Amino acid sequence: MKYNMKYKAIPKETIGRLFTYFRALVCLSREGNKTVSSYKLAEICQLNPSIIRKDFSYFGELGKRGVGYNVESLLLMIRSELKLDPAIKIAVVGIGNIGKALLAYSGFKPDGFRIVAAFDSHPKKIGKKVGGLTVENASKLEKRVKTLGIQMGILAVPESAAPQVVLSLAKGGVKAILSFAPCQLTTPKDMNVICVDLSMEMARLLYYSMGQKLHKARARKS
Amino acid sequence: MKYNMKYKAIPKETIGRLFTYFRALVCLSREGNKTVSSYKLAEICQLNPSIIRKDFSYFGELGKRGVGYNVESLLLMIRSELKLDPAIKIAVVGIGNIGKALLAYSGFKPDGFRIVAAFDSHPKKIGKKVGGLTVENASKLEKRVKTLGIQMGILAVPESAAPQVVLSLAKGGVKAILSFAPCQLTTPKDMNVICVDLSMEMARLLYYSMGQKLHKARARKS
DNA sequence: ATGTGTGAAGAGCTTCACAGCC
DNA sequence: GGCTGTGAAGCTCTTCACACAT
Repeated sequence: MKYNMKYKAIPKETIGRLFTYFRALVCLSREGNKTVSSYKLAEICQLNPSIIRKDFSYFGELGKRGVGYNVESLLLMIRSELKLDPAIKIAVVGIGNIGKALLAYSGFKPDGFRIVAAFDSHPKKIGKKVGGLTVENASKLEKRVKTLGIQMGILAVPESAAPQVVLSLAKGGVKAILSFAPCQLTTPKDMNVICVDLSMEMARLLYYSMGQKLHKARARKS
Repeated sequence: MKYNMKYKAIPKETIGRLFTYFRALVCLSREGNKTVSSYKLAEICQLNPSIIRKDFSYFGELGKRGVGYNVESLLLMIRSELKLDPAIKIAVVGIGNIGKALLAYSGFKPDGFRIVAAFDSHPKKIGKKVGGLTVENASKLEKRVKTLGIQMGILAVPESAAPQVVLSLAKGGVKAILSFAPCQLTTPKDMNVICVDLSMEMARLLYYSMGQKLHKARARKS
């Protein structure tokens, strides 16, 4: 056989950086840039230019020598690669502080992800408008999730309410959940749950923003 | 010389996992566990036991052979390593949805990080209690930051207000900022700023909770 | 028997350096 | 000259496997 196909896995670090590139490219596009070089992008993202070229090379020969990369093509590629497609329908359950923050953000930035429904069980919240969506009654969760064809749920409810919500979502056909409730949910099989401990995530960000030179090297007995 | 010291850098991946361990260990401690083996911890964190042992070994010989690791000692070690010390004083500026969510979380979980002051410029918000703190007038930011000895600021204000707040914080002696405002802040020298695009962070979490088997391998022309 | 600590092997990722194209 | 694409080298992190401690 003449054509010898090589299969090459995409490093997960590459996937991680795709998010960073996307953010930078959205800005570049807004500022009217048609093309960008790996050097320019490297400066913005604080990375080495060659890793950017290597990263993009996993997805084809996207650049033009002597010119650079087309900003819009890159955005298109990353959008499809990261499933930033607005076609993926997401519901938020629990319209407390976190729920509201997410809804507000989702409305502003259609680039990232799209929330199409909001639920809460508190009578005072039901019917109210938040971030362009009307809060629906959580008791109708299963039915609404089915009719709307929702694929993912974001849990921002108190711990006590979480198991019930997970069950309703599962019955409604949802296969992935991102939960802000303290972990250890009894997860139905074939349901993919990621638990986020907001305080840990904050601690993580804070740690990196402290710029700890202390952690570069450390003594150890021989 | 008899004692030959070896210096070994701590991988940044190790630091990243420390947050994961911490979260698991807090749970284990609450459930009354005195010790934990690398095997048990590996199961909880979905990791290989040997990497856990290697990770901990960077910080000394913390375990007992045949027994395991002492949960409290590990917590103590990680807490100091990650500067989860409540001594680090943090102020939140901007008491919108994100600000409120952070304050609420900080109050519930003193494990992670400690927010000691909240500021906003809106008259309706000033004086109100949120998550145990009274919202103060943002015009007094510089002075209050100085007197309280605040080391870090979390920006959760609209883009337009951000530059002014950064300036006030800098004048007050703050050296690190975590910003939720859209990036490109004119950062004063020796000020460490991390910009968080909430929608990107969400997209990242969503991506991983989708369980994308698609991304494991990919064809490329030879 | 149980479970740590760690050198050595292995896997994976990044950087270099340069051929090739605009 | 400017810039990409990519083998090869270099580096870092992970896994293995087993000596050693309780």
